[in-house]
Amino acid sequence: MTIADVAAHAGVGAGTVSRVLNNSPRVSPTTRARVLAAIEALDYRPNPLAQGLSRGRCQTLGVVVPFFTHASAIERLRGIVAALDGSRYDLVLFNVESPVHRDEHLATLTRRDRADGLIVMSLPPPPASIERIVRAGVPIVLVDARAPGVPTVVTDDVEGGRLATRYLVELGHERIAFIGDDHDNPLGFVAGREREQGYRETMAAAGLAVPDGYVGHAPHVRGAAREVAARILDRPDRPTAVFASSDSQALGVLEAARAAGLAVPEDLSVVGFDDIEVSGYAGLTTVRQPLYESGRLAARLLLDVLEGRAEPEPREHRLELELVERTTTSPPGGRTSVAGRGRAGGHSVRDRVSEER
Amino acid sequence: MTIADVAAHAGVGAGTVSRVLNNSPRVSPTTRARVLAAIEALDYRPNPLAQGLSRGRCQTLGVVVPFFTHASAIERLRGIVAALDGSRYDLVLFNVESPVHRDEHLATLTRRDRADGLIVMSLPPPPASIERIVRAGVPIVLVDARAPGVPTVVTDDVEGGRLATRYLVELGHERIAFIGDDHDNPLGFVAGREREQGYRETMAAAGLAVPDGYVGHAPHVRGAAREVAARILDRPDRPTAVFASSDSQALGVLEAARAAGLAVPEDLSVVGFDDIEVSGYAGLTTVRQPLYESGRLAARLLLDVLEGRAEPEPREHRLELELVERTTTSPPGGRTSVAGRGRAGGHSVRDRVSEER
DNA sequence: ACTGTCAATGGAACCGCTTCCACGGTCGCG
DNA sequence: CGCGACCGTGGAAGCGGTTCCATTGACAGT
Repeated sequence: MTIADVAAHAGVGAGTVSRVLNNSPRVSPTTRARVLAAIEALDYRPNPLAQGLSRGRCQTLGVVVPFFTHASAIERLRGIVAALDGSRYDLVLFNVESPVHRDEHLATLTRRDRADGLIVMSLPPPPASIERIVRAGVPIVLVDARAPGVPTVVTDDVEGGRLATRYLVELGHERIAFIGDDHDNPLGFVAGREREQGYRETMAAAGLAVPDGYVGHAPHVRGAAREVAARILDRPDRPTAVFASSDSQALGVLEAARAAGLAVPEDLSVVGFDDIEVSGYAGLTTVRQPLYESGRLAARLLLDVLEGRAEPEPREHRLELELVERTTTSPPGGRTSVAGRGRAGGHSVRDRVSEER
Repeated sequence: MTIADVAAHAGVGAGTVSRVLNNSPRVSPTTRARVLAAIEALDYRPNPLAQGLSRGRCQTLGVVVPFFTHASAIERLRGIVAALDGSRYDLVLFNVESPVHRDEHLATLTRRDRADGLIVMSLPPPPASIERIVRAGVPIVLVDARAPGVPTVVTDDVEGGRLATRYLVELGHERIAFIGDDHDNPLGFVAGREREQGYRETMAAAGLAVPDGYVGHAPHVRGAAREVAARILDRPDRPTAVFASSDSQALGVLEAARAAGLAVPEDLSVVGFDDIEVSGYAGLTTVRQPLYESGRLAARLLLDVLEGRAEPEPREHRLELELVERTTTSPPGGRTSVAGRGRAGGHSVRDRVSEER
């Protein structure tokens, strides 16, 4: 079933069939009808490979995502899928687990023949890669990562760290610990570090001490965070609150608290970051970042460029953070009065049940 | 950067470069070295579109997944990604939200030029589609769906329904309700119906009545299940246990119970199905199906065929179900003795914390 | 020394589509 | 009525690979 078959069946040339397929105006209505009939009769579909080769693009969007296993990545991907739905672009997934992996994928994606556009998540690509991709004319959008000269969709992670910490401070906590990502993670994620910076700034501004050992680092998984948290909770000057730089880690803290026989929030308040799906069930107070929305926006930006509705603009699109207050936080010692709650509520939002997924 | 450039640079013909690229033995070591040097020097990478067109395949695996938004689909996708990692196949995602959607995608996937192999999830494809795909020589594996003549990866959903119901019966429950999917869902999922069948069989075998209205149907989302559950819990002959045909729905039941002021498990036991990630946090007793593993197995089967390690065999690969006992179940009226627990434990597994994701 | 064989290689044909170019036929206009 | 413009169309070239086929040269056998 090739274009030649259709042409023969319709008694026209191959070029004409192609013009019909591509909605060229340079075809008479009569001919167009004949060709369409032939297409219908033969159940013909153009070969996307041949189209791609000939046109120099492939109707495909590449999504480079580190740790496809992370809940936040999934949430973003959902947004991307939603945005792509109805467009004529396919979605190709590139999972990245190591720097080698990353460089390999980015290298193959340097040209228009693998993907017409790129969304890179959480991963600051090496400047050299960026430069090659941009020079090759492949539009790219970074999500949750920054690089000069390319459009990005980000949140202000430092501010997020401040938001969470300030909330705990206003609740009356003074001994506030932090658990975050390792600083020297091989793929160069910076969100954890920035959230930590916000924490440190706020603590300093409030005149609160951050003793040695109040800041723990662990890989971005629950189990590791639990162990680090267990150590912190075992200190003589046990904190009354912990801010974890991701919800996964916060859940690890909750487990550690349970294991240590601590009541949450009476003995220990816990704040997370991200607001992944689980957090609602766990009743976790957290800094919500619009994960789904970030994916959707990135995909839209890319589609706008690909479909000629916009120029690529190296803008930073900043999405807002929002503190969601649930049941893992209270003033130290537990909720004492309704008034206490109102006070801290100034910057926050009560949980609205997220519905229908 | 084309093969001709490399050929010129190495002082050989294009055919020779191609042979080097494809590890043909028909190249002298000297020439091979020169070509490799040229490839290195020019940082040449073959155009996958051209390769695909020429070879008639495209190094791509298509995954057709209904409701990418469902937790169970994600879990399976994780398994697929893991299995594909290291292979030279890219993963293209086709999200399906409606029958039209489905037929459209399946139609374009009928040929080797879009995907070399297909994994279809939870979706019984129309027999005509299957036939066309098979005839076109595109290997296909169904996950969580059956069709004659193609390999499938499934679980025994009827047995799963029995497992959950029997567990409740053995705990001493007599008024057991069921909440499942709508029977006439447009995409033709059957798992919900089969689980219901297992439920009904077991109830009948135990001589227990299933009053009208004890069986509720709702779309596969939490909110809908909550409402249906609320109605059931409002009955004068309120059940002491509910078996929900998915964890998402079970979580809806838990919400309804909370809203009705019922204590779980004292006033109401709840069992789900799937064991998605959230369930561990929610403490939900559930029938675990190996979601991740099912994706991985499907991808492996496909790769084995594509890489010539196996013949396509229309076998049904059945994965085992397992009851995971957590904290949403107890004998009616609440846990009364340790002995009571041991009795029901025969078919089940205590929760092992699922770690490190 | 001559010939048959075979390994190494260059080059053409082909994969199926898009697009450019050229050509015939209308049509409008002077 | 004649000429140029332009529309509709067929066909060829090209996209960048793979693969087949033919050619060349080395080598072995007689």
